[in-house]
Amino acid sequence: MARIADGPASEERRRQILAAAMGVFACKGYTGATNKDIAREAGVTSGLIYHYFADKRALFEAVVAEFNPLAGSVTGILSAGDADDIAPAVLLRRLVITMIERLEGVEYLPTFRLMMGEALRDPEIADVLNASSRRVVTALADYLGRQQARGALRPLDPYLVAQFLFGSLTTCVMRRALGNDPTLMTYTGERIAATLVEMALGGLSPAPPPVTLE
Amino acid sequence: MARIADGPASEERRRQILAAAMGVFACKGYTGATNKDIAREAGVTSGLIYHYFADKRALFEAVVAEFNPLAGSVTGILSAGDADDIAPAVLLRRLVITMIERLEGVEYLPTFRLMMGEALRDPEIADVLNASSRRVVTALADYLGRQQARGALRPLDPYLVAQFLFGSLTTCVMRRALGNDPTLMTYTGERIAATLVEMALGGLSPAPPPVTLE
Amino acid sequence: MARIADGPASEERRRQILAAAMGVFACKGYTGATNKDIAREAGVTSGLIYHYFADKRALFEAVVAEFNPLAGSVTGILSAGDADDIAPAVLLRRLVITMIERLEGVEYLPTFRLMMGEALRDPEIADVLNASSRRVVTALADYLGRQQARGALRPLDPYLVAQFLFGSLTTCVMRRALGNDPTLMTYTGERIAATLVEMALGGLSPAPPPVTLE
Amino acid sequence: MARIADGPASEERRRQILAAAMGVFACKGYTGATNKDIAREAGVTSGLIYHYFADKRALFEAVVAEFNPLAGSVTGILSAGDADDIAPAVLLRRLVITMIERLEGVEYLPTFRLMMGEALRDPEIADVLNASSRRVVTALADYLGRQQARGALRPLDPYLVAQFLFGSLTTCVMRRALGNDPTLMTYTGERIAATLVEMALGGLSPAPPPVTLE
DNA sequence: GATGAATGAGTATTCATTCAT
DNA sequence: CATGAATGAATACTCATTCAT
Repeated sequence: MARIADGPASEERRRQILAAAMGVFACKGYTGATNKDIAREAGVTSGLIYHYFADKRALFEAVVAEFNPLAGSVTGILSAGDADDIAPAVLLRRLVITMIERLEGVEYLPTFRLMMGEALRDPEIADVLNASSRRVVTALADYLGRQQARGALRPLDPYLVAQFLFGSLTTCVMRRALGNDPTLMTYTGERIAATLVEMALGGLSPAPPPVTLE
Repeated sequence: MARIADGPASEERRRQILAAAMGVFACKGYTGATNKDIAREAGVTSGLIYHYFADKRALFEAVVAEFNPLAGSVTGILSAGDADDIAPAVLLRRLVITMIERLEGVEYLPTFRLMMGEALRDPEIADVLNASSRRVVTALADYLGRQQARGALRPLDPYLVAQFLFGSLTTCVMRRALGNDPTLMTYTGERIAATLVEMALGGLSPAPPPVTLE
Repeated sequence: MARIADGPASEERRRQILAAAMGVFACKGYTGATNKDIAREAGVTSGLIYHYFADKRALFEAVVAEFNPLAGSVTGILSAGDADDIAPAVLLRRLVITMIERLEGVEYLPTFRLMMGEALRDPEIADVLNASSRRVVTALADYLGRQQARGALRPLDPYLVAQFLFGSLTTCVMRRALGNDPTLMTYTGERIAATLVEMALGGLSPAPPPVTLE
Repeated sequence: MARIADGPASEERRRQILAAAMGVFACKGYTGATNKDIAREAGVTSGLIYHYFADKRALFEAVVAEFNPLAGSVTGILSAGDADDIAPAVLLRRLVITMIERLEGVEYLPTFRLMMGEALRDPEIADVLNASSRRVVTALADYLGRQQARGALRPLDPYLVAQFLFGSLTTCVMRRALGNDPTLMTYTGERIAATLVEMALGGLSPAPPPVTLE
């Protein structure tokens, strides 16, 4: 038998498989997911996968490429027309809250986790994920640089600072996601954002004593 | 035939296998490593592994339990008798540099990577790794709390701040380890440490203008 | 969509596929050649093959039936009007050289090899190839028989002798084609022909001593 | 479960698999034979094959290496102490009959056929088979050379002549094996041998007319 | 304790063939 | 005629695990 009857157009079929693959990979991991699982989930036969993707790896890479939770929102905030005119304290807070929401969103977290895991063992996946991180870090660094130029921030290396902010967040989210740090689970996203921004902007050092005029 | 001659004592044999396993797991990952690989590396036969470990997973968990790169050094610095009397700027810098050195050391990086990867898919591994992270974060938080108490630091939530510092570093190290961010590769460990400490202590906001007495 | 424009007539299309199949089969062998390969080579889709041939095997058999490198030339030489009047030494040499040239021609060798290989495992293919060999052997045997009748050759069983000549050559060519006998590679086709004809006609035994009249 | 109970020694097990493989390969060809077939025939599980052989190819090559029907007998006849003192007519006939018997022996023919088939598509197999042929051709050529030296044969290129004799026979046998040439099937091995030797020694040309003294 | 032969379930991948369009 | 999406059966190979010796 050829096709069931009234199959969807080719491109749609591809996306069907892709979506199923994303789900199964996220649940079972790359190695754990079998082609049969994915085919069943997509409602096709396992052979058909090879009509659209060269092999399991290629399918996975297509899933990775498809996935970019931060791209739109984060860079969107930073490249909005008026971004530079908003006070860093306000904009950074908005940014951090957005990132936490995205990363901890139920639709992204499992996939994010999956990809981190694969990136750690496959350089090609690492490249894709890294490129994604890099876009975010770079966009943030550019913003920081512009604010430094106008004197709104101290001139610390913007790329490193952006990397620190990004890292603070993602590690925090990952450790929450792994769900094993009871202390970390007690905080709300808002609270995390507030503290991070305050630390980042004001530093940990005590404010200089108020100047008292004699 | 049984053993070749007079093998080492039981406990020593166990450690032999453990050491071989750590190496092979680090190189090939958990799934990629076969029991035969490990046995060959350890100079024993694959059957013997089951004499000392229930199964492959148990062997891996024993490897994970064995491993703790930060524990000694980091908590050592923080719990040294005079730690609280050293200026935070000095002590934090020392701490950060130590962490970078440990994490990026050739003997830890592959294993660290391996465990991160496994933790992302196996909660039990995540627990072990998390406990390890937690010890570091908590030790740091305690230190920060004590410094705040004596007025040497601003009273921001010490646990979150500790988590941010830890996350800034580990993410930074991981992205360097994956070796795909050219920008990040241009920095030395010293430079990263200096910037992180300066940001953390002084914040990004410009210093208030020096008070000029009329 | 159906065809791109106005394809060639049906018969021509069939030959297109046949020609492509011959090339692909020769390169990759019967099992190694996929229908997709053949379709691509022919510039059609794999489905269309089944419009012209029942299945892969039928396609292959059509290729085999098409192929007959010796038929024309060899039987041509033997059945030429004046063949019987030419001295066997001359005619045989001409024949042998022609056969070597044909068999070793770049356009036949790979296909010849392919068919030999298939014939060895499929009796149906063997039949086709055998019929082809048989035509050559029989034509040669007939010629030998006629020469014997007129006293130009000794009365050895013509069919067996024809078979020996044919076998000497084909094995020799095959072993050269497989390219692994360095000694055999040093001979030219001419040399091989000369030696074969000389052996066949004069035999290996030393000539009887010249008759000396006292 | 481990082994059934009282398995044979390791080397014996290897030969068990080898023997089963030879049978199955001979029946079904290389591609047609599945590992499961072979395992079943050998009375082991398919996994065990990989304990003894790297893969299917390696198993096949081991079968090929094992197999050498002509080696012992043919070279034995030619290198016997008194071989050079026996009249060529006698020795060649003995040789040819032996070869036919071996090649057409029910235990060799299917395997021989199999290997010819594989050699035609795999150069590595061709090498092995060719080396085997070469040993026979060379041994024969050496013998012919020695007979020429002592004046018992005409000085035709011995290697080519040996190749012709070898080729005459193998092609003849193959065509008989393929079983499709009714004419060829009517001859006995003896008859074939007699004709080949007579042609080879005496040639096809008519004997010079008996010398009639005045 | 130690060996390594033996197991067998499990998986990615291929490809001839079909058929709705 | 022609397409190419869809099928699904078939197969080589892997490897954690067991256990008789």
